[in-house]
Amino acid sequence: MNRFASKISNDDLETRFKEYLYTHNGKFTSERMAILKLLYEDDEHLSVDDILDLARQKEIPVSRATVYRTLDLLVQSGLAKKHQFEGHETVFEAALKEGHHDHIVCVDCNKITEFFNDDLERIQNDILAKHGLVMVKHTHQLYGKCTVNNCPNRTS
Amino acid sequence: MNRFASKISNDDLETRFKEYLYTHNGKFTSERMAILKLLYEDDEHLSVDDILDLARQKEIPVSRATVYRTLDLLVQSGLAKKHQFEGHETVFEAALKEGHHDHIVCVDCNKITEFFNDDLERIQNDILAKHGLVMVKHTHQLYGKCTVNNCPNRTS
DNA sequence: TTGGCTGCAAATCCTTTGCAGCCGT
DNA sequence: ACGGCTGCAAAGGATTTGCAGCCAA
Repeated sequence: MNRFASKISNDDLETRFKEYLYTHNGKFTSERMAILKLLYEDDEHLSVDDILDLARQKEIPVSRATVYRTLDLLVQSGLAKKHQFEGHETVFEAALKEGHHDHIVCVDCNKITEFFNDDLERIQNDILAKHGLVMVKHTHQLYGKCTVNNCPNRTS
Repeated sequence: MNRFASKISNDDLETRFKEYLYTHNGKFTSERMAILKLLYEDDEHLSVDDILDLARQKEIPVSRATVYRTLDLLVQSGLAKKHQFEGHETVFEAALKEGHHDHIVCVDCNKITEFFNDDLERIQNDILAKHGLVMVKHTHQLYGKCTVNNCPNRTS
């Protein structure tokens, strides 16, 4: 069993998004699809401003309000994830690119690294179960400091 | 070895705070101490408005700006922790009351519960070490949904 | 005395919203 | 054609900041 979902094509994305929109009384527009694509074309965590910049670069006209509104939709539909790392602006990430992961934030260089650990996931579920709940989601960030002068996150 | 620190007295608090202020060119004022005390008198997670309300109730005059400025100081000094749970306003918590813990947020009733797990802590350190970092801090929240109609968090 | 505090109000930053016209269905 | 979108600009909410007077050290 591979925890990584297979890479998703633009067609798949579009199909999924249309499905969601159809079942939620929403309309499929060029602006919405453009934002979704930008998110999946990029491997980074994008802020609202990043998305606006990218759109401008590609000469895709879209307003800030629409970016906000669309990102909300994408998060609700499960196509995007929203992260608020301390000391960072709010960022969004493609949700279907690969399997679940959490984040390490280097407090020296601010770089964000991803990690995944089976045991961690299992324990979290156990803890919630003991409290009579089932996991909806979790947020888990490790803030670390370099042990050497040249921050490994900076060069890795 | 007990993971819970012993309860801290107001005198201890004051001493610690003064130490921090002294080494950071800060002044010990009645407003600052009042806010620190409010935080440690209360077992809840307090928002800025909560603190302002409590101060008003006790007829301790303090402005919103000072509350913000003081909370920053307290967080920097390690006397307070700041939490931003999704769907909640930003809240602050006394840091020296008991040992480290993380939080469960019930998405049904919004109640916040605390948890601690040794394995979880150990694994997190291991993960960071593998990346060449040492833990500065971490944020870890589990968002759960009730498995029964009457939310156990609501009544517990 | 001096530099750091405080309160106040204004300023900022991020995000949301009302509205008029546009467009997917 | 209808109802949901979009852009714009204004509104909102949370937090920060400039400033004049105050106060701890």
